[in-house]
Amino acid sequence: MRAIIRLTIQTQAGLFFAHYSESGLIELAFPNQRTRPATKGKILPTVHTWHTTTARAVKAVLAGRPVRELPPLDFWSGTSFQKAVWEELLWIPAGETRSYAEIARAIRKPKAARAVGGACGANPIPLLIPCHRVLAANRKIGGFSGGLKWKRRLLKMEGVTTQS
DNA sequence: ATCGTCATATGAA
DNA sequence: TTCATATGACGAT
Repeated sequence: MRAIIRLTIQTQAGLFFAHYSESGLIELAFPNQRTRPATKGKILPTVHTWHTTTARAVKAVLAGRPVRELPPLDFWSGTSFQKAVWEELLWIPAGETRSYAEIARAIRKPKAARAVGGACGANPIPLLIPCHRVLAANRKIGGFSGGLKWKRRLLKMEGVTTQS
């Protein structure tokens, strides 16, 4: 059984929860998702350092600004395919988008566009793994696990326009 | 422009 | 093995 540390990030958009294992950030939860209380008591110095970085990164994305630095990400829950997708998403800069098929091509599985959508849906760290920057090929919005309002909001913040 | 249909990869039950 | 998908391409209308 892994020990999970849960810490909060207060933003204008609400209270986010960040979950850490002993090797890095494993999950970032949007506000209003039903969630258990934050871990109380003493936090390891390394985790505290990671969390400072996470909080800064989350606030940068919410402000539509580029992220300078990410905490270590722990992809333990992902399959190798999902990890490949998530790592590819990290390369999409703010203000740019890719299609599901483009991501599929980038990881050398050109026919797996639909599966890329599945991997995005399983993304445990939205915002920092920018699955909101993945649109359908026709430039329509696609889906978003945290709710489409969030995807639209984030894209608008980054100056991206989509089809209605 | 919109809609139906099919091909296809991946993952969970 | 069966089922569901945050897709995409194509053709009919």
